[in-house]
Amino acid sequence: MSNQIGLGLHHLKTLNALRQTGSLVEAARMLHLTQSALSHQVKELESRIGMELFVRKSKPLRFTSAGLRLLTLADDLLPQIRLAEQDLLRLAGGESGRLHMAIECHSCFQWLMPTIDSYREHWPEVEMDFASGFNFAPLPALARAELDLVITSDPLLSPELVYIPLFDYEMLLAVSRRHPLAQKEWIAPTDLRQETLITYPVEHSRLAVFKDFMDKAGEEPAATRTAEMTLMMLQLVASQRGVCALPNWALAEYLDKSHIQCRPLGEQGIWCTLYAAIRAEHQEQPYIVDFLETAKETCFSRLDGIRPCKTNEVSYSLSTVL
Amino acid sequence: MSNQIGLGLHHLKTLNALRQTGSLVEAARMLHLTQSALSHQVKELESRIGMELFVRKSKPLRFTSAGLRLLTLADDLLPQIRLAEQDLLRLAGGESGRLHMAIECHSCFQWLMPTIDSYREHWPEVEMDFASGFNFAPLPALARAELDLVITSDPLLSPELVYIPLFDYEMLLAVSRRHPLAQKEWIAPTDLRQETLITYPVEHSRLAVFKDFMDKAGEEPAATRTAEMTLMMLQLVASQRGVCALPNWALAEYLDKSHIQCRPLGEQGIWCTLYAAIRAEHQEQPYIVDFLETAKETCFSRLDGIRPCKTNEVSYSLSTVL
DNA sequence: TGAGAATAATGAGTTTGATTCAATTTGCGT
DNA sequence: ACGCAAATTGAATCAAACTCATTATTCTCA
Repeated sequence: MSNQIGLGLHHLKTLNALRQTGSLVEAARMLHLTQSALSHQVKELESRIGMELFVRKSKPLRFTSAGLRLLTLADDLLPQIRLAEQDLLRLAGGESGRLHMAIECHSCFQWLMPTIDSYREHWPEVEMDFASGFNFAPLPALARAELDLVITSDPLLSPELVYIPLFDYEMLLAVSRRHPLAQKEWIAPTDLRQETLITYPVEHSRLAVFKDFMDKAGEEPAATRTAEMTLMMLQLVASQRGVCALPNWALAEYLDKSHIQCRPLGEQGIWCTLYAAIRAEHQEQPYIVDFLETAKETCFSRLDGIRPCKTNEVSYSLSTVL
Repeated sequence: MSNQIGLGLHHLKTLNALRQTGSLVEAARMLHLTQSALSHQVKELESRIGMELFVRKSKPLRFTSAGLRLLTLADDLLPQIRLAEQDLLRLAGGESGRLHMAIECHSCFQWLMPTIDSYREHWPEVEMDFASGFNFAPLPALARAELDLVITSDPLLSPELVYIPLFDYEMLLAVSRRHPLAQKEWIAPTDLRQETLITYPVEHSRLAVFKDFMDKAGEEPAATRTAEMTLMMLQLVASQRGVCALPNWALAEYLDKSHIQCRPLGEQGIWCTLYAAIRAEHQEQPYIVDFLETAKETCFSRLDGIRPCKTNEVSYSLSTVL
């Protein structure tokens, strides 16, 4: 008779995910559950409350007043719980540690900076450092324990490394607004035959445009040139010096301002996953785990166009079995 | 890997109960769980956090910093959840209703007033009223639906009534500090042979001092006289006009101030349960359920000496089976 | 408007975590 | 050292929450 409703934290998390994603399927993916689970869960909760939590029909998913009430509750509670858990982890498992990281793509600074900022508040003792640039291979360095974390979308499987997926994103081709390709709905590999493709200065085999798009069709762009920074690439694109493939979330903020448009690669689009690579021994380390958690939160709250990823973790043993 | 700790609301509730009661046994009783359950629960949580939550030895149960951190979390979250659930209940199941109540013992005003105050904030539409006094029988009136809630420690089983236990309390004998009985550790039935016993003006068979103490031993006090109010009784006791049996929680606030002392009745003491009687059909009514919830909260936070009760609910069918 | 794809609901079966029960250990007062 | 109450422990049980497989609904685009 007590606790009529029996609200649980998972309910709040579900509602929250539901709001962020706008659909059961996506929310389920974000929570690493099945869509069925959520359906049951919500239904059960609704029956206990005695009214619906959201209107099912209608695409961007509208919440009822009851749903909204629970969402405000979630907004109050979840962050507090997050903080408390962080405090506990710090209290328990050594406050300090080393977190030397490297990113493979400069765009990542966009979310890495805020991530680090909020992380540092909670782990002031963790010694942080980064390296970036295309002139050295970070993953081997990670395996050798010269680094502790590498952000990459191009996993290099190795027994001592584990890849934690952060989010899925789409590779888009950025073209000038006046460029003929801007007219097309989506880009075919042959469309790039006469284009100059601007890329980061790394081997083509590690770039999704090549690996998953051009190479598959046996096509090549007319020319390639490299640039180290996203902004510079976009300047070149805007000046009609070429086209380039970039993550949708990195592009998002430039789309209105600049004279740039973007188009999917292929009819389905090319979707990639961004991973955080860490050494397997670090998998349970509170200060590492919390960094990853913070990173995901930051990304999902600041980046447009990204999606929660299906898989939960990629390690050597796991994926070599597949 | 996500959500390292997996904190749940039941953890917070447990910690909270542990603080209030000071022991696993009592906390378990308060939560209507076994003590074993709590032991497992706490142990599991501690193992996930990686440190102890409280020091086991040491009687008034000391919390570690981790434990304290979680308690502050509990203090933040639990009330918010409570509020949200109230809001939902109101949203869902009609905001209004009738709540006419009666108390059998004037002392209950002590906790009933604050209960009503905080209740009214959340259920402004509920129409409240009370009756009190010894000149009419409230339980039959409740069965006849003239009342909706009766506070009593003396259940009168009837098929349409249900008794929700609020808390357990001890009946104590109040005596003047200069009274000879003040010297005794505890009071025996024979001790009252030459005393004047002051009681509320109801049948003796409904008073625990008689039913569970004197009658059992076949004893009688030298005389009895009645008074309607606790305060008046205590004045009489202080003036050596007699002794009286009152609930420990009702006595608590007068002990220091006045020249009154109190002693257990019998070696084990006499423990009673205070119930809220409602009509069975009202068992699920949100506005009733919430009133009971509010009452319990108020009692446990304001009354000294009371204990959570073992049983969860007493109804006609249930107890006639026993 | 009707076929196909995506999303949601449903039912049965399974898993997992929380709880109980029974037995044992620990701590404390005499 | 003994005895009692409280706490721990392990095995067994139970129920909530989840998955899988299927069906129903809704959306969208020809």
